[in-house]
Amino acid sequence: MENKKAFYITTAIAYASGKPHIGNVYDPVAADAVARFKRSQGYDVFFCTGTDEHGQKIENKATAAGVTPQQFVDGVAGQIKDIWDMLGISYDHFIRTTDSYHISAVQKIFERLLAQGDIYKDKYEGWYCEPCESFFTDTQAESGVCLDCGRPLRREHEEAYFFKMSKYQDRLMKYIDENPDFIIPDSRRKEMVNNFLKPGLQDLCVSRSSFTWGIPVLSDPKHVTYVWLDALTNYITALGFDGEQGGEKYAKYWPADVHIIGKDIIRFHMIYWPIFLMALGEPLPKKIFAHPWMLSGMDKMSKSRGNVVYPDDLIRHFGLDGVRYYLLSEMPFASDGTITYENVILRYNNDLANTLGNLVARTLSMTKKYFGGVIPSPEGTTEFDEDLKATAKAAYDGYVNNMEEYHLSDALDAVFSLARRANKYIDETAPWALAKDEEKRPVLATVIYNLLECIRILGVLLTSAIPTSAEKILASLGVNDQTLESAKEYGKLAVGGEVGESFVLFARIDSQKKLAEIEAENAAK
RNA sequence: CGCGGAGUAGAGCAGUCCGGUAGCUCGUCGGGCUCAUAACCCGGAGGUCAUGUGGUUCAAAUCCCAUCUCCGCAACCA
Repeated sequence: MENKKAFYITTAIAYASGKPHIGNVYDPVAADAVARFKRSQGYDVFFCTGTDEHGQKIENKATAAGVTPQQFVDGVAGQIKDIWDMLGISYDHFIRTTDSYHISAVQKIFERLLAQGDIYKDKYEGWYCEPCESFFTDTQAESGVCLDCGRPLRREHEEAYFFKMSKYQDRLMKYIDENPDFIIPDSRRKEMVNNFLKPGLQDLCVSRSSFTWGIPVLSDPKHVTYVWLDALTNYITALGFDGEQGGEKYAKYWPADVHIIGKDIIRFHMIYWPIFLMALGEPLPKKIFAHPWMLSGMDKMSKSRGNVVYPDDLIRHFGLDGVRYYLLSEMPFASDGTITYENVILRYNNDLANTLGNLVARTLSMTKKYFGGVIPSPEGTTEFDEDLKATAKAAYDGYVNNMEEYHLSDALDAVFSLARRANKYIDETAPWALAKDEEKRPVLATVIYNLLECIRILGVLLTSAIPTSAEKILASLGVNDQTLESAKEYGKLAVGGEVGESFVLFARIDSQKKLAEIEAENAAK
């Protein structure tokens, strides 16, 4: 048997402090599309996602809710997992930083780094809010008051462990120079290099003693491991790295092919994470894709602005694939995307209902009407065939090339260009006119065959973005092969097979009615 | 002068690396078709490609320079 090439892809783990909004969900959806794409290419994909469950904020929220931190994160992690499932995220492993294997691995890692002198004890100084028990940095504390409660801050310090970042700085610089594609988009790399690496790295605080909800430091239990050493290591502990070594899975999948993250946590992935790995003597990830944010209207989504859009609400209104399609098609590669209900409806109606769904419906309907639902043998030709085939080829190439570069919306657009071309082909060839002339029957057969074949290719190319609908399309054609390879070659659809009845893939949405419905719902909240 | 990115039709974007008819989607106006989900197809209008009567060139959205505007980053909230 062939030995399939491994592909390890991760999302950032979601902070389990509350229910994720639509902006938080681009990360897993984008990663899922890539994971499905790589699977369709025949890779042995391991797709990991999960939750980050420690820290002061969670401890405070749990206290406020009158539950233990563990109870609190159990609830939120469940919620996050439910939403991931609702979105069809095809993860292979869901890691929680409260999982016991993760905890013990992090503890071992901490001790190792301490023993080899990369971690040392010092004082952490910052602006402290007594009631909230929280530290703030100079930039955060500019106003002089606590960001949570608004009370005045005072200068405070506590004992803490630090990681010697400077020790690895040159090695990291060299790695980044030698691997310019390590982080995409490129502008992000420059930001990090110029703002952090060139001026010289400061050491990173890796423990805290002002709160307790974290992974205890074995040799000094009044300290808990502080965020990044805990959170980032999930990428290897999820594969079974126990702090000393990994098992079979680790050997197979590490280093990661890509970490999909939001642009807000680039620094941690491009600087701290590689340095931790260097200190552990483990290989560095191959690529980091830092995607932009999905904004609500023109603003960042936040509860105080009252513009938060939740994925489960969206799914209820627009379906799973409607939401996935919107996120993937509307987010540019390097600049922020926006989401409004109006735009979701526009994209849904224009692309999914009118262009794609209607194409499928009219093609199946004609197959039924003119050929009794049997895939006809293409025995004639029209002057439009070659252009249609060329478009199918271009759609395939455009899809694959853009997906490889993580240009997800461009990849989708390339696919839809085939759907648009196929709709045009119907008008050009006017099958209803051909059907009136018995002599034209071979030509009619060709037209219908070509349309069905285009739909098949569309079905295959859409499995990564809108898997449920893609499957419906392929099922209606009686096609099982979803490999990318099967869409590369035109004409693979077998003649003589039976196709299903015409159906509505995406029902058109009445914009006015839907918006009113949503407004009423939000008012009732 | 902190660093980086961006400014292209009413909106959202591609094209810029490798100079040579300004392109896509949506919207809008007009027409066509009837297989189809009031869907689909065609055509029109709409852009001095931020500014500079800048530079290089036979030729600049594309390369160089200056200016203006917007956005991101500038160290431990994830």
